[in-house]
Amino acid sequence: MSDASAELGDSLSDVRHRTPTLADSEVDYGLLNELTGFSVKLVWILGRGLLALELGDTGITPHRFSMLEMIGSNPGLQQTQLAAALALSRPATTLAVDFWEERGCAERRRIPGDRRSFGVFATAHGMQELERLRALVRKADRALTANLSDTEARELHRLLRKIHR
Amino acid sequence: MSDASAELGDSLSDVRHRTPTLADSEVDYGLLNELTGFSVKLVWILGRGLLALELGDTGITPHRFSMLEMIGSNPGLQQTQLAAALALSRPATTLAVDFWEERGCAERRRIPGDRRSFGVFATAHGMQELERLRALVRKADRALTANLSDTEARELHRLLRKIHR
DNA sequence: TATTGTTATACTCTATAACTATA
DNA sequence: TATAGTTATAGAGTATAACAATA
Repeated sequence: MSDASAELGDSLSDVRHRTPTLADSEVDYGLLNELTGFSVKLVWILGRGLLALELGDTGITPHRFSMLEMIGSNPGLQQTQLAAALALSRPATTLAVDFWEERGCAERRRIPGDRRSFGVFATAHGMQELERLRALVRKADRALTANLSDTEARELHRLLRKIHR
Repeated sequence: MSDASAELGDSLSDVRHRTPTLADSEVDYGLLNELTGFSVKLVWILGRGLLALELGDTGITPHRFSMLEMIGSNPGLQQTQLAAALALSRPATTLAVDFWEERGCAERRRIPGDRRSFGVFATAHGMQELERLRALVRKADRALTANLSDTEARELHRLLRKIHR
């Protein structure tokens, strides 16, 4: 196990154990073994676990982090735009914005000229919190590719982006 | 759009549209743009969508397919072992086996010598159904990597496996 | 009549705990 | 007392539909 993941200690082993490994198992995964999509799923589960480990039991989920990151990186976006960017329904977006507003990290501001909608902004405290979380998220992301060389990790990211962009 | 995905017609565009593309969007994804884990998530969503498209509105989910594949590839496995292999709780496993048993694709057989547990087997009909589904699943998996060359697709799979195995 | 956002509601998925039957 | 499986229940997350305010 490499440095980045070793930092996480035993908990990482726990996460890795909870993921079907396909390797040293006595069962035959059949076609699943040959599917890129199945590997994507396993890596996604692993990544989510590693990130959850970093974020701890704070109520801050990977998904909620994404919301704060979008708010921080796009000051004044309307909720409808946030919903579209994160492929969420508007009710789900309302709840996610509520979460950060309740914690003093985001605020809704009236948009002059259209009293139906709000712009969503990060507060100063929200930006601090975002910086703190970014460090954790980067760490979890490095742990995810800890088995790979730097070149391999970059190539992986390139190939994934080629699929989804 | 390449051949494999073009076969899926408009529905694929729908799936791709429901995925945040990161590319031709006016919003700034900030750190998310740099995270392998975020790309993994997007590709996972895309793959699940492509597969759901192939499986149609039959109640057969990617997850349930995995269960039938495991049953078909490992005749006689106990439910506890199925649960471990797919990282499921035992109640969730019970329901998934129920699903296939109700459709005549799987059956529980008493294990001589331990009347607490069952071996789970695919029926002849279940194996037929599995073959039919495998073709659909392969097709969806090819569509997922349709933007990649064969070499790139193989490299992607290799790198993903290096992470999770 | 359409749009933004919220609230109400329901559905899916999953897990934990309690229960039955074996061992 | 422990284990395999099932049932009961609850929680998280999501979506659709209905609603209020505004355009």
